Amino acid sequence: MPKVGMEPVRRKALVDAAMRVIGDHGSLTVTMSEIAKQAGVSPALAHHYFGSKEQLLIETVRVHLQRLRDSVVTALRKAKTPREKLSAVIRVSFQADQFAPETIAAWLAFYAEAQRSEETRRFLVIYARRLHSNLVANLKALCSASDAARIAEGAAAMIDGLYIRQGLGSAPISTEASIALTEDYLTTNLNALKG
Amino acid sequence: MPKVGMEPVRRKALVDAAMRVIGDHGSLTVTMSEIAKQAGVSPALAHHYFGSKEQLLIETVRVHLQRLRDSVVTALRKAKTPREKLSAVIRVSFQADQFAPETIAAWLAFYAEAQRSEETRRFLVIYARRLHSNLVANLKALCSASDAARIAEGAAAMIDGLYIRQGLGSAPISTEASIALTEDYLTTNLNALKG
DNA sequence: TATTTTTGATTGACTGATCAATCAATAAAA
DNA sequence: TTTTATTGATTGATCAGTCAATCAAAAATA
Repeated sequence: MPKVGMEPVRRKALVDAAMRVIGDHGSLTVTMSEIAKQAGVSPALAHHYFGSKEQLLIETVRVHLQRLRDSVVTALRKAKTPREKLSAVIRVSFQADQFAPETIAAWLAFYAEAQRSEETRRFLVIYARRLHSNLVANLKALCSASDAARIAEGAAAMIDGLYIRQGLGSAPISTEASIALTEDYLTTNLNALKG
Repeated sequence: MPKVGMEPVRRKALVDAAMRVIGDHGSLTVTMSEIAKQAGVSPALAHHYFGSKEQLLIETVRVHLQRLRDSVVTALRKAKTPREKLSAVIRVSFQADQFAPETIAAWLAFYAEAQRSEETRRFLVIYARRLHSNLVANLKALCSASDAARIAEGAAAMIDGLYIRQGLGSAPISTEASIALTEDYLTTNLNALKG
Protein backbone atom coordinates (compact mmCIF):
# COMPACT_ATOMS: atom_id res chain seq x y z
CA MET A 1 0.00 0.00 0.00
CA PRO A 2 2.37 2.68 1.19
CA LYS A 3 3.15 5.02 -1.63
CA VAL A 4 5.27 8.02 -0.84
CA GLY A 5 3.75 11.50 -0.71
CA MET A 6 0.48 10.47 0.86
CA GLU A 7 0.59 13.06 3.60
CA PRO A 8 -1.18 15.94 1.79
CA VAL A 9 -3.71 13.49 0.35
CA ARG A 10 -4.53 12.06 3.77
CA ARG A 11 -4.64 15.46 5.43
CA LYS A 12 -7.16 16.70 2.90
CA ALA A 13 -9.22 13.54 3.14
CA LEU A 14 -9.29 13.77 6.93
CA VAL A 15 -10.17 17.45 7.00
CA ASP A 16 -12.99 16.89 4.51
CA ALA A 17 -14.17 13.84 6.40
CA ALA A 18 -14.17 15.81 9.65
CA MET A 19 -16.37 18.51 8.14
CA ARG A 20 -18.80 15.95 6.77
CA VAL A 21 -19.01 13.89 9.95
CA ILE A 22 -19.38 16.99 12.11
CA GLY A 23 -22.08 18.32 9.81
CA ASP A 24 -24.01 15.06 9.83
CA HIS A 25 -23.62 14.67 13.54
CA GLY A 26 -24.32 18.34 14.21
CA SER A 27 -21.67 18.42 16.89
CA LEU A 28 -17.96 18.28 17.58
CA THR A 29 -18.42 15.27 19.82
CA VAL A 30 -17.54 12.94 17.02
CA THR A 31 -14.91 10.26 17.37
CA MET A 32 -11.62 10.11 15.59
CA SER A 33 -12.74 6.65 14.49
CA GLU A 34 -15.76 8.04 12.68
CA ILE A 35 -13.71 10.68 10.96
CA ALA A 36 -10.97 8.24 10.03
CA LYS A 37 -13.49 5.70 8.77
CA GLN A 38 -15.14 8.36 6.61
CA ALA A 39 -11.71 9.22 5.24
CA GLY A 40 -10.97 5.57 4.63
CA VAL A 41 -8.03 5.27 7.00
CA SER A 42 -7.38 4.00 10.48
CA PRO A 43 -7.84 6.18 13.55
CA ALA A 44 -4.16 5.77 14.30
CA LEU A 45 -3.26 7.43 11.03
CA ALA A 46 -5.36 10.46 11.86
CA HIS A 47 -3.41 10.83 15.07
CA HIS A 48 -0.19 10.28 13.21
CA TYR A 49 -0.80 13.24 10.92
CA PHE A 50 -2.60 15.63 13.25
CA GLY A 51 -1.26 14.73 16.65
CA SER A 52 -4.54 15.22 18.41
CA LYS A 53 -8.22 15.49 17.77
CA GLU A 54 -8.20 19.15 18.73
CA GLN A 55 -5.54 19.90 16.16
CA LEU A 56 -7.52 18.13 13.45
CA LEU A 57 -10.59 20.18 14.30
CA ILE A 58 -8.64 23.42 14.24
CA GLU A 59 -7.18 22.50 10.87
CA THR A 60 -10.67 21.72 9.65
CA VAL A 61 -11.86 25.19 10.54
CA ARG A 62 -8.82 26.80 9.05
CA VAL A 63 -8.98 24.97 5.75
CA HIS A 64 -12.69 25.52 5.25
CA LEU A 65 -12.49 29.22 6.07
CA GLN A 66 -9.61 29.48 3.63
CA ARG A 67 -11.78 27.97 0.91
CA LEU A 68 -14.57 30.36 1.75
CA ARG A 69 -12.12 33.20 1.50
CA ASP A 70 -11.00 32.03 -1.91
CA SER A 71 -14.59 31.99 -3.09
CA VAL A 72 -15.06 35.55 -1.94
CA VAL A 73 -11.88 36.73 -3.61
CA THR A 74 -12.90 35.14 -6.90
CA ALA A 75 -16.38 36.60 -6.73
CA LEU A 76 -15.03 40.06 -5.90
CA ARG A 77 -12.71 39.94 -8.88
CA LYS A 78 -15.60 39.27 -11.22
CA ALA A 79 -17.69 42.12 -9.87
CA LYS A 80 -17.04 45.59 -11.25
CA THR A 81 -18.80 48.33 -9.30
CA PRO A 82 -18.90 48.67 -5.52
CA ARG A 83 -22.60 47.81 -5.56
CA GLU A 84 -21.88 44.68 -7.56
CA LYS A 85 -19.11 43.74 -5.16
CA LEU A 86 -21.50 44.05 -2.24
CA SER A 87 -23.89 41.69 -4.02
CA ALA A 88 -21.04 39.31 -4.71
CA VAL A 89 -20.11 39.12 -1.03
CA ILE A 90 -23.71 38.40 -0.15
CA ARG A 91 -24.11 35.79 -2.85
CA VAL A 92 -21.05 33.85 -1.75
CA SER A 93 -22.28 33.80 1.84
CA PHE A 94 -25.42 32.03 0.74
CA GLN A 95 -24.01 29.91 -2.05
CA ALA A 96 -25.34 26.37 -2.25
CA ASP A 97 -22.59 24.45 -0.47
CA GLN A 98 -22.49 26.97 2.36
CA PHE A 99 -26.22 26.87 2.85
CA ALA A 100 -26.55 23.09 3.02
CA PRO A 101 -27.97 21.98 6.38
CA GLU A 102 -24.91 19.89 7.25
CA THR A 103 -22.57 22.78 6.49
CA ILE A 104 -24.59 25.10 8.67
CA ALA A 105 -24.65 22.53 11.44
CA ALA A 106 -20.90 22.23 11.28
CA TRP A 107 -20.32 25.97 11.44
CA LEU A 108 -22.71 26.25 14.33
CA ALA A 109 -20.71 23.61 16.17
CA PHE A 110 -17.50 25.51 15.49
CA TYR A 111 -19.00 28.77 16.69
CA ALA A 112 -19.88 27.04 19.94
CA GLU A 113 -16.39 25.55 20.13
CA ALA A 114 -14.92 29.02 19.73
CA GLN A 115 -16.01 29.67 23.29
CA ARG A 116 -13.40 27.21 24.44
CA SER A 117 -10.76 27.00 21.78
CA GLU A 118 -8.70 30.15 21.48
CA GLU A 119 -7.43 29.16 18.07
CA THR A 120 -10.85 28.34 16.70
CA ARG A 121 -12.11 31.70 17.86
CA ARG A 122 -9.16 33.43 16.23
CA PHE A 123 -10.02 31.98 12.84
CA LEU A 124 -13.70 32.80 13.14
CA VAL A 125 -12.91 36.33 14.24
CA ILE A 126 -10.67 36.79 11.23
CA TYR A 127 -13.51 35.65 9.00
CA ALA A 128 -15.98 37.97 10.70
CA ARG A 129 -13.63 40.91 10.38
CA ARG A 130 -12.99 40.18 6.73
CA LEU A 131 -16.69 40.01 5.97
CA HIS A 132 -17.17 43.29 7.78
CA SER A 133 -14.28 45.01 6.07
CA ASN A 134 -15.32 43.81 2.62
CA LEU A 135 -18.72 45.32 3.23
CA VAL A 136 -17.37 48.58 4.63
CA ALA A 137 -14.85 49.06 1.87
CA ASN A 138 -17.48 48.91 -0.82
CA LEU A 139 -20.13 50.77 1.13
CA LYS A 140 -17.75 53.67 1.60
CA ALA A 141 -17.97 54.29 -2.13
CA LEU A 142 -21.70 54.78 -1.75
CA CYS A 143 -22.10 56.61 1.55
CA SER A 144 -20.24 58.15 4.45
CA ALA A 145 -17.78 56.15 6.49
CA SER A 146 -19.96 56.16 9.59
CA ASP A 147 -23.02 55.08 7.65
CA ALA A 148 -20.92 52.41 5.97
CA ALA A 149 -19.85 51.04 9.34
CA ARG A 150 -23.40 50.93 10.61
CA ILE A 151 -24.86 49.31 7.50
CA ALA A 152 -22.06 46.78 7.35
CA GLU A 153 -22.72 45.82 10.96
CA GLY A 154 -26.38 45.30 10.21
CA ALA A 155 -25.78 43.37 7.02
CA ALA A 156 -23.22 41.08 8.63
CA ALA A 157 -25.59 40.38 11.49
CA MET A 158 -28.39 39.64 9.09
CA ILE A 159 -26.28 37.21 7.12
CA ASP A 160 -25.23 35.36 10.26
CA GLY A 161 -28.79 35.42 11.57
CA LEU A 162 -30.25 33.99 8.38
CA TYR A 163 -27.68 31.25 8.69
CA ILE A 164 -28.55 30.28 12.21
CA ARG A 165 -32.26 30.37 11.47
CA GLN A 166 -31.75 28.23 8.42
CA GLY A 167 -29.90 25.80 10.63
CA LEU A 168 -32.88 25.47 12.91
CA GLY A 169 -34.97 24.49 9.94
CA SER A 170 -38.11 25.96 11.44
CA ALA A 171 -39.04 28.26 8.61
CA PRO A 172 -36.72 27.13 5.84
CA ILE A 173 -35.88 30.16 3.73
CA SER A 174 -34.65 29.68 0.21
CA THR A 175 -31.25 30.86 -0.87
CA GLU A 176 -32.93 33.43 -3.10
CA ALA A 177 -35.13 34.75 -0.30
CA SER A 178 -32.12 35.11 1.99
CA ILE A 179 -30.18 36.97 -0.66
CA ALA A 180 -33.22 39.14 -1.40
CA LEU A 181 -33.65 40.08 2.26
CA THR A 182 -30.02 41.08 2.62
CA GLU A 183 -29.98 42.94 -0.68
CA ASP A 184 -33.13 44.69 0.36
CA TYR A 185 -31.49 45.76 3.58
CA LEU A 186 -28.66 47.39 1.69
CA THR A 187 -30.86 49.01 -0.91
CA THR A 188 -33.36 50.38 1.55
CA ASN A 189 -30.63 51.81 3.74
CA LEU A 190 -28.74 53.39 0.88
CA ASN A 191 -31.92 54.87 -0.55
CA ALA A 192 -32.89 56.27 2.83
CA LEU A 193 -29.62 58.19 2.90
CA LYS A 194 -30.13 59.65 -0.54
CA GLY A 195 -33.77 60.65 -0.03
CA MET B 1 -31.03 17.09 56.23
CA PRO B 2 -33.92 15.56 54.41
CA LYS B 3 -36.80 17.93 54.56
CA VAL B 4 -39.83 17.07 52.52
CA GLY B 5 -40.64 18.97 49.35
CA MET B 6 -37.09 19.35 48.12
CA GLU B 7 -37.82 18.14 44.62
CA PRO B 8 -38.82 21.47 43.05
CA VAL B 9 -35.97 23.20 44.85
CA ARG B 10 -33.42 20.70 43.55
CA ARG B 11 -34.84 20.71 40.04
CA LYS B 12 -34.56 24.47 39.86
CA ALA B 13 -31.07 24.44 41.33
CA LEU B 14 -29.93 21.82 38.84
CA VAL B 15 -31.48 23.56 35.86
CA ASP B 16 -29.87 26.85 36.87
CA ALA B 17 -26.57 25.14 37.53
CA ALA B 18 -26.70 23.47 34.13
CA MET B 19 -27.20 26.80 32.40
CA ARG B 20 -24.32 28.37 34.30
CA VAL B 21 -21.91 25.49 33.78
CA ILE B 22 -22.80 25.21 30.09
CA GLY B 23 -22.35 28.95 29.70
CA ASP B 24 -18.99 28.96 31.41
CA HIS B 25 -17.85 25.90 29.55
CA GLY B 26 -19.31 27.10 26.28
CA SER B 27 -20.43 23.61 25.42
CA LEU B 28 -22.85 20.84 26.29
CA THR B 29 -19.99 18.46 26.95
CA VAL B 30 -20.16 19.15 30.64
CA THR B 31 -20.34 16.39 33.19
CA MET B 32 -23.25 15.66 35.45
CA SER B 33 -20.71 15.94 38.25
CA GLU B 34 -19.90 19.54 37.38
CA ILE B 35 -23.55 20.46 37.19
CA ALA B 36 -24.37 18.67 40.41
CA LYS B 37 -21.41 20.22 42.18
CA GLN B 38 -22.49 23.68 41.05
CA ALA B 39 -25.97 22.93 42.36
CA GLY B 40 -24.52 21.68 45.63
CA VAL B 41 -25.75 18.10 45.36
CA SER B 42 -24.34 14.74 44.37
CA PRO B 43 -24.31 13.54 40.76
CA ALA B 44 -26.54 10.67 41.81
CA LEU B 45 -29.25 13.07 42.87
CA ALA B 46 -29.23 14.77 39.51
CA HIS B 47 -29.85 11.40 37.91
CA HIS B 48 -32.48 10.63 40.49
CA TYR B 49 -34.54 13.65 39.54
CA PHE B 50 -33.91 13.86 35.81
CA GLY B 51 -33.27 10.28 34.79
CA SER B 52 -30.58 11.18 32.31
CA LYS B 53 -28.25 13.95 31.32
CA GLU B 54 -30.15 14.48 28.10
CA GLN B 55 -33.38 15.00 29.99
CA LEU B 56 -31.75 17.55 32.28
CA LEU B 57 -30.44 19.47 29.30
CA ILE B 58 -33.84 19.45 27.63
CA GLU B 59 -35.44 20.69 30.82
CA THR B 60 -32.81 23.41 31.00
CA VAL B 61 -33.73 24.66 27.55
CA ARG B 62 -37.42 24.46 28.29
CA VAL B 63 -37.26 26.33 31.58
CA HIS B 64 -35.04 29.10 30.28
CA LEU B 65 -37.13 29.64 27.17
CA GLN B 66 -40.19 29.77 29.40
CA ARG B 67 -38.57 32.52 31.45
CA LEU B 68 -37.69 34.41 28.30
CA ARG B 69 -41.28 34.08 27.19
CA ASP B 70 -42.50 35.47 30.49
CA SER B 71 -40.24 38.49 30.07
CA VAL B 72 -41.67 39.14 26.64
CA VAL B 73 -45.25 38.84 27.83
CA THR B 74 -44.62 41.29 30.65
CA ALA B 75 -42.88 43.76 28.36
CA LEU B 76 -45.66 43.52 25.79
CA ARG B 77 -48.25 44.26 28.44
CA LYS B 78 -46.52 47.46 29.42
CA ALA B 79 -46.27 48.70 25.84
CA LYS B 80 -49.28 50.49 24.39
CA THR B 81 -49.01 51.07 20.65
CA PRO B 82 -47.88 48.50 18.06
CA ARG B 83 -44.68 50.44 17.51
CA GLU B 84 -43.98 50.40 21.25
CA LYS B 85 -44.68 46.69 21.35
CA LEU B 86 -42.15 46.12 18.60
CA SER B 87 -39.58 48.04 20.60
CA ALA B 88 -40.47 46.01 23.68
CA VAL B 89 -39.82 42.73 21.88
CA ILE B 90 -36.46 43.99 20.68
CA ARG B 91 -35.48 45.31 24.09
CA VAL B 92 -36.21 42.01 25.82
CA SER B 93 -34.11 40.13 23.28
CA PHE B 94 -31.11 42.20 24.22
CA GLN B 95 -31.76 42.66 27.92
CA ALA B 96 -28.74 42.37 30.17
CA ASP B 97 -29.02 38.78 31.36
CA GLN B 98 -29.66 37.54 27.84
CA PHE B 99 -26.72 39.39 26.41
CA ALA B 100 -24.16 38.18 28.93
CA PRO B 101 -21.36 36.22 27.23
CA GLU B 102 -22.09 33.04 29.19
CA THR B 103 -25.76 33.17 28.33
CA ILE B 104 -24.98 33.60 24.67
CA ALA B 105 -22.48 30.77 24.81
CA ALA B 106 -25.12 28.53 26.34
CA TRP B 107 -27.72 29.34 23.70
CA LEU B 108 -25.19 28.77 20.98
CA ALA B 109 -24.49 25.34 22.40
CA PHE B 110 -28.19 24.57 22.48
CA TYR B 111 -28.66 25.70 18.90
CA ALA B 112 -25.95 23.29 17.91
CA GLU B 113 -27.54 20.56 20.00
CA ALA B 114 -30.83 21.14 18.19
CA GLN B 115 -29.24 19.44 15.20
CA ARG B 116 -29.33 16.19 17.14
CA SER B 117 -32.00 16.46 19.77
CA GLU B 118 -35.49 16.52 18.31
CA GLU B 119 -36.93 17.89 21.54
CA THR B 120 -34.37 20.66 21.86
CA ARG B 121 -35.09 21.71 18.31
CA ARG B 122 -38.82 21.71 19.03
CA PHE B 123 -38.40 24.19 21.86
CA LEU B 124 -36.11 26.47 19.89
CA VAL B 125 -38.45 26.39 16.92
CA ILE B 126 -41.34 27.38 19.13
CA TYR B 127 -39.30 30.33 20.40
CA ALA B 128 -38.33 31.37 16.88
CA ARG B 129 -41.93 31.18 15.72
CA ARG B 130 -43.14 33.19 18.68
CA LEU B 131 -40.59 35.91 18.06
CA HIS B 132 -41.63 36.00 14.44
CA SER B 133 -45.32 36.08 15.17
CA ASN B 134 -44.95 38.80 17.79
CA LEU B 135 -43.18 40.91 15.23
CA VAL B 136 -45.66 40.18 12.46
CA ALA B 137 -48.70 40.84 14.62
CA ASN B 138 -47.55 44.33 15.49
CA LEU B 139 -46.09 45.14 12.11
CA LYS B 140 -49.44 44.38 10.49
CA ALA B 141 -50.85 47.41 12.24
CA LEU B 142 -48.27 49.53 10.44
CA CYS B 143 -48.01 48.00 6.98
CA SER B 144 -49.36 45.31 4.70
CA ALA B 145 -49.32 41.66 5.70
CA SER B 146 -46.72 40.72 3.12
CA ASP B 147 -44.44 43.59 4.08
CA ALA B 148 -44.94 42.64 7.71
CA ALA B 149 -43.81 39.08 7.01
CA ARG B 150 -40.73 40.26 5.17
CA ILE B 151 -39.70 42.84 7.75
CA ALA B 152 -40.28 40.39 10.59
CA GLU B 153 -38.05 37.85 8.89
CA GLY B 154 -35.30 40.41 8.54
CA ALA B 155 -35.61 41.72 12.07
CA ALA B 156 -35.60 38.23 13.59
CA ALA B 157 -32.52 37.34 11.57
CA MET B 158 -30.80 40.51 12.65
CA ILE B 159 -31.52 39.84 16.30
CA ASP B 160 -30.15 36.30 16.07
CA GLY B 161 -27.18 37.50 14.09
CA LEU B 162 -26.28 40.21 16.58
CA TYR B 163 -26.40 37.50 19.21
CA ILE B 164 -24.03 35.15 17.48
CA ARG B 165 -21.62 37.94 16.66
CA GLN B 166 -21.70 39.10 20.24
CA GLY B 167 -20.89 35.54 21.25
CA LEU B 168 -17.76 35.57 19.15
CA GLY B 169 -16.62 38.66 20.99
CA SER B 170 -14.72 39.94 17.99
CA ALA B 171 -16.33 43.33 17.73
CA PRO B 172 -18.24 43.58 20.98
CA ILE B 173 -21.36 45.62 20.35
CA SER B 174 -23.10 47.28 23.24
CA THR B 175 -26.66 46.44 24.15
CA GLU B 176 -27.69 49.93 23.10
CA ALA B 177 -25.96 49.68 19.74
CA SER B 178 -27.65 46.35 19.06
CA ILE B 179 -31.04 47.74 19.96
CA ALA B 180 -30.35 50.82 17.85
CA LEU B 181 -29.41 48.75 14.81
CA THR B 182 -32.55 46.66 15.03
CA GLU B 183 -34.77 49.66 15.70
CA ASP B 184 -33.18 51.40 12.78
CA TYR B 185 -33.96 48.43 10.58
CA LEU B 186 -37.63 48.66 11.45
CA THR B 187 -37.84 52.43 11.16
CA THR B 188 -36.02 52.61 7.86
CA ASN B 189 -38.17 49.86 6.38
CA LEU B 190 -41.43 51.36 7.57
CA ASN B 191 -40.45 54.80 6.34
CA ALA B 192 -39.48 53.41 2.97
CA LEU B 193 -43.00 52.06 2.59
CA LYS B 194 -44.63 55.35 3.48
CA GLY B 195 -42.43 57.57 1.35
C1' DT C 1 -46.81 12.33 74.71
C1' DA C 2 -43.73 8.71 73.41
C1' DT C 3 -42.67 5.13 70.17
C1' DT C 4 -42.71 2.91 65.85
C1' DT C 5 -43.23 2.85 60.96
C1' DT C 6 -42.97 4.75 56.66
C1' DT C 7 -41.24 7.52 53.13
C1' DG C 8 -38.62 11.01 50.64
C1' DA C 9 -33.90 12.72 50.17
C1' DT C 10 -29.36 11.73 49.55
C1' DT C 11 -24.96 9.75 48.66
C1' DG C 12 -20.57 6.75 48.09
C1' DA C 13 -19.04 3.22 45.66
C1' DC C 14 -19.23 0.71 41.64
C1' DT C 15 -19.79 -0.71 36.61
C1' DG C 16 -19.69 -0.78 31.81
C1' DA C 17 -18.88 1.67 27.83
C1' DT C 18 -16.53 4.89 25.20
C1' DC C 19 -12.64 7.09 23.31
C1' DA C 20 -8.32 9.68 22.67
C1' DA C 21 -3.87 8.56 22.42
C1' DT C 22 0.22 5.32 22.17
C1' DC C 23 3.19 1.90 20.37
C1' DA C 24 5.23 -1.82 18.43
C1' DA C 25 5.00 -4.25 14.27
C1' DT C 26 4.51 -4.68 9.16
C1' DA C 27 4.79 -3.56 4.39
C1' DA C 28 6.27 -1.24 0.57
C1' DA C 29 8.78 2.09 -1.71
C1' DA C 30 13.33 4.59 -2.28
C1' DT D 1 19.01 -0.63 4.08
C1' DT D 2 16.60 3.29 5.37
C1' DT D 3 12.53 5.81 5.28
C1' DT D 4 7.58 6.53 4.91
C1' DA D 5 2.93 4.82 5.40
C1' DT D 6 -0.07 2.24 7.88
C1' DT D 7 -2.58 -0.42 11.28
C1' DG D 8 -4.10 -3.72 15.20
C1' DA D 9 -3.88 -4.01 19.75
C1' DT D 10 -3.72 -1.86 23.98
C1' DT D 11 -3.95 1.50 27.66
C1' DG D 12 -5.59 4.94 30.73
C1' DA D 13 -8.92 8.20 31.66
C1' DT D 14 -13.40 9.83 31.74
C1' DC D 15 -18.25 9.56 32.57
C1' DA D 16 -23.17 8.34 32.46
C1' DG D 17 -25.87 5.67 34.89
C1' DT D 18 -26.99 2.14 38.82
C1' DC D 19 -27.65 0.48 43.39
C1' DA D 20 -27.76 -0.57 47.98
C1' DA D 21 -27.48 1.76 52.14
C1' DT D 22 -28.25 5.80 55.27
C1' DC D 23 -30.50 9.55 57.39
C1' DA D 24 -34.02 12.32 59.10
C1' DA D 25 -38.61 14.12 58.88
C1' DA D 26 -43.41 12.99 58.95
C1' DA D 27 -47.23 10.03 59.88
C1' DA D 28 -49.32 6.48 62.35
C1' DT D 29 -50.00 4.17 66.48
C1' DA D 30 -50.03 3.21 71.28
